[in-house]
Amino acid sequence: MITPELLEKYGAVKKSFDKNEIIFEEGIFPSNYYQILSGEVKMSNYNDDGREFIQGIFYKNQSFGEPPLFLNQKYPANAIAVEDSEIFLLPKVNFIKMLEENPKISIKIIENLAQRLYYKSVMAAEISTQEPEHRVLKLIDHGIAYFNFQKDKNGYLINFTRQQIGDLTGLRVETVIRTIKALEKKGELKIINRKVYR
Amino acid sequence: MITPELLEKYGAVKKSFDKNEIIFEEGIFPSNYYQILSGEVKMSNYNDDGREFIQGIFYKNQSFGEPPLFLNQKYPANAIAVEDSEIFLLPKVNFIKMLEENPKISIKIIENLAQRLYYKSVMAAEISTQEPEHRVLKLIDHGIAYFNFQKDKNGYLINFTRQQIGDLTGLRVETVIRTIKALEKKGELKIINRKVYR
DNA sequence: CTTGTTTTATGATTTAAGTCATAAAATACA
DNA sequence: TGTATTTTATGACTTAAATCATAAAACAAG
Repeated sequence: MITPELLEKYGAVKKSFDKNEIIFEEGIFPSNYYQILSGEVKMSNYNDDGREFIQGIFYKNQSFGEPPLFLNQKYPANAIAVEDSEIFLLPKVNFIKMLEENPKISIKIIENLAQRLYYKSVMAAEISTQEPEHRVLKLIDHGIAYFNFQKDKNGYLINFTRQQIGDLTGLRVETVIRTIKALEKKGELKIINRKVYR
Repeated sequence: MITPELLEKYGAVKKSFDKNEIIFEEGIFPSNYYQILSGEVKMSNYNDDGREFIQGIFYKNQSFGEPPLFLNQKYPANAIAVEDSEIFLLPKVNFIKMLEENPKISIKIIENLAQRLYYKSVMAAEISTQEPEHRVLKLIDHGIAYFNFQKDKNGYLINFTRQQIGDLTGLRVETVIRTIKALEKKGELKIINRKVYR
């Protein structure tokens, strides 16, 4: 997260996106650095028959879409507002200038990329070798540490829909629903009027 | 890739690893920066029943295992020498000092992490939504761009075993063998005495 | 408040990839 | 050079998750 003051000093502008509005699309070349001021954004892919895979979900103060910006490559996925969102856009040249003039920002960027790489490593191994219950629990436990799940008397509220869990783990909704029920039966999590707690 | 001179200036030491020797293990805390001088290294996970998932394969001049080093987190996977290898080890404190004193290195690190994140994004979407033929072709095409595949009169030689392709794509050997045959039949690749070309 | 949409839910059925068994060819190695 | 191990290969069979169908509950929007 880069402070709004610094972003604005280098010419970042605020832009509003409606719920479900596309922020950028797979296949286009990046021209901005994006950082969320408010709202929620997902990055995802759609395969040929419309099946979605969610690469990640991002919240307030988080940035997204940097890798292709640094590599001059096309975006490998779409960015879509999950809620009405306000986002800082900083043009690439200004962003690079900011990095050059503020070496400490580089360290922040590195830590951020490292964190995302870590998540992807863990989930990649899960998705390709583990069974549904393991995958879902791993996602949830990661979410408790890194997404903004709130804790109350029932435990952490997992505020993902079953569909989202499926799209993040490579499972179908029905499988997620059945898996969550099985995990409840085993005492790994609680379902209180359809909401999932851990 | 950081030049050997700079690495040595900050106290990096060369270490030899035999084929199949473990360089570091999942679950331990990082204490070094690793960069390959010669040889080949894989990072991989093993699930409960011994099934392997290869996170990535690294060659001469490439570094690996940085994310947990920056995050002070445990390694999420094992690093193993695929061939006899010589590797530079630079202790963490020296590495951090080197970064602070050489801001341009940060940019290189960022680009490297960005590249790996890009690969993981692409493969994650493949593994969770695409069928075997699509997955295998994507891996191969990525490999042509980023692994050291050599081109000859038959095309690019894909110097991965069927098992490795399986462990990189989350498929079983038999499935990979059948998939490669199907792809050959469709003219997507060639098999010349058991070697795969594209 | 009513209506339309999304989310959760469950049962029956299908299927693609995994598993198991077995073996030949190639390669490593001692 | 001979033996052991790894890699590629194929057929038969099993199975876990996907698919399909259908619906109730919850939520959102006008």
